Amino acid sequence: MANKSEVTIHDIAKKLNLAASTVSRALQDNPVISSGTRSLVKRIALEMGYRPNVQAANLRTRRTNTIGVVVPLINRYFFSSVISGIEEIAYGNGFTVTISQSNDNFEKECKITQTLFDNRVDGVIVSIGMQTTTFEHLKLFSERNIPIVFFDRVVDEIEAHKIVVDDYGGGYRVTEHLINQGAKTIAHIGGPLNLKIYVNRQKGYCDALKKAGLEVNNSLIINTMLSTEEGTEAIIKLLNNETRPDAIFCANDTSALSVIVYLKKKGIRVPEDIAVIGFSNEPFSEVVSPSISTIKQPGFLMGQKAAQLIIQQILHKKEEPHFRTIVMPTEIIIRESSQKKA
Amino acid sequence: MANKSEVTIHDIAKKLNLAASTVSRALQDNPVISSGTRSLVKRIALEMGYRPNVQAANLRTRRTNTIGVVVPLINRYFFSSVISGIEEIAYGNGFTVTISQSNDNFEKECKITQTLFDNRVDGVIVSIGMQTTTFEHLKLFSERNIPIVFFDRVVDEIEAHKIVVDDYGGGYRVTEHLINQGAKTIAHIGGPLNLKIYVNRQKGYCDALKKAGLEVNNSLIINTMLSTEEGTEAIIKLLNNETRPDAIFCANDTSALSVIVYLKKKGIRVPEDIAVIGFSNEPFSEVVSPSISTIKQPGFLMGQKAAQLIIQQILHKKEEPHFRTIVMPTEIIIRESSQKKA
DNA sequence: ACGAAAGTTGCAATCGATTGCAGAATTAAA
DNA sequence: TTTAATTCTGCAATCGATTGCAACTTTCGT
Repeated sequence: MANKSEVTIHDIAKKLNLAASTVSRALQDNPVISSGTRSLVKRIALEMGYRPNVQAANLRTRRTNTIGVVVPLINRYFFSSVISGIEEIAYGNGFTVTISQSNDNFEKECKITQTLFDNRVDGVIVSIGMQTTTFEHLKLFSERNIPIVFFDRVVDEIEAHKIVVDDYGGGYRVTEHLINQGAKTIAHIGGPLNLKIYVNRQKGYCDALKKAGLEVNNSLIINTMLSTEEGTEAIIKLLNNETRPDAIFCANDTSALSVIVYLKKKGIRVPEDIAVIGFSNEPFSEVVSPSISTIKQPGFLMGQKAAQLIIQQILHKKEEPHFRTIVMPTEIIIRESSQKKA
Repeated sequence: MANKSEVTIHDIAKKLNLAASTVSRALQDNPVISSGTRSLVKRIALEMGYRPNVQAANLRTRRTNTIGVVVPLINRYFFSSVISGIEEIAYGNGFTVTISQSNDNFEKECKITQTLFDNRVDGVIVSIGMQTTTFEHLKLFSERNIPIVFFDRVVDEIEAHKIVVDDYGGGYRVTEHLINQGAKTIAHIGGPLNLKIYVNRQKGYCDALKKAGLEVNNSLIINTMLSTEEGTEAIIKLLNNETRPDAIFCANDTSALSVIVYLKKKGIRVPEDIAVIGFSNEPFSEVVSPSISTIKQPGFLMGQKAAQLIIQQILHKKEEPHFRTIVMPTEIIIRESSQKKA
């Protein structure tokens, strides 16, 4: 209607013969303003369709009440769960959340963080991309005293709160489980080793093998980007390997699925001939056939925790925090794809 | 390092004995500034670690170069595809994207749109929630002359560009396909009828039945929120129905999956006893067993289109656009769950 | 009734960048 | 050499809200 595209506190002030400062304080329910004018101002503001310009307020207060979130992909169940957790806590505390995805692309990650900084977010929650090996773009935040919280794909080189899952334990228990199922030759399709999470999953795998007196055979370990395509390539390689595996631990569910699809196509039975286990508990893992055994990560909780930590730091910037690394427990979910024994 | 948390154009100006205005223009590559000072300013800006405060610039220019996106859920494949499409175009045109999810919750949707407005986004791309039946919170934008583009779950009551898929055609072809497979009693698990997309899918279903000389039996139509739980409830009701269906058209893949899971558990064969078909082509539909026939929607393309339309409106605000409703084609994907005939 | 205290409101600077207009400096034209 | 045209730079207002401080009004104790 009114194409008066902006109603400002000055407009309200003029209408009521008050000063803009009074209007501002009234709208904030500042008790220094008499309750009479306070409610009057609020009523008129509503009538006039006033909406605060947060950009202006932000500029003055040097706060944006915005948390930036950087994730590799939003359509991974794990990440969207984390985002939901973040959003819940953030909204509850009056913060807004800006989400961006890097698509595991380093340049996009740099651009995104740059943009978040230029928009003066109060803090960032980050899970880095697979290509990311340098961290200058993130140091920008620590240098400017803007809190960062890392989750899942954390970076060792920067001091900050970090929230990870027990990847080592997950890898260990998964492998142990396969051994218990009678597997003797267990392969591993791992992720890129610049990411700690994949290093840890792999270490868990190796240690479980050693513990059981099985040797670690490097020809049975293939590191990939864990996509559908690379999962297929990996299983082809493994099938042609000198010693053929009777079980495979895949570092995520996507690659596990592609392995299973390929094996089925080739008439190789899962889990009888080759058992397969994944990591992350994507929703499809439960419904495919055979259903995929996997490790469940508490994404929603991690998001909540991350949001709490970042908000706490934003609100108490003065105090130098001592940074913690929180390790969240994982849960092994045993389904059809890994049960050789009935 | 330098905890000088802000370097402003004034700092640069002081250092170079220039005016802030000159620095500002130099940084924008304004040709009115001599190329010598331009490059000098830019070099020093870099050295000093200057980063523009976009909030300040936005306040002055009354532009934010930000597009707000409101979707029900970001972890639905369709929606995250749309978001990717939006992001691609937006980034390419120098726009930032703020994504928020309403969780199909009306109040959250209101709060989100309010926040987007308060942040003065230049435009919004919206797909409304299942509970949404009033639209005051969206009229805010049209009243203030901020462009909106709706996609998928559009609202008739507001004039704007709209991007939808051919839901009617999808519902029609899906039903026709089931008829061709020899189904005689086709049920429909539909969505909430306040959303046009579900009305249209249902209308397509009804018309296809009539066209084939089959009667529309209301006891075979159940409208739900299409969740896993409600899908299961619906199939239970249908199995107890006087006339039992031999095929079911579910208005999304989630409910189709829950139906299939339930039928399998009860020993009812899919598709032989009851054929099932979904809508949306979620990634799991391809990999479950039986794989689910469905309708594929061009999410990524829709996102790109939506972003193009909104940017175009933002850049040419003066001209009153004549609003279009773009109907994107769908594709029927026939998999195992619906093929009664070999 | 008078001064102090408490309660209200306004003035004006500020946040950081942008931009119309004017003024200074340089160059070209006469 | 003088004037006009061109180039370059600076002044100061502006965007909309916030906030320290001053000023004004009312209330209250004595």
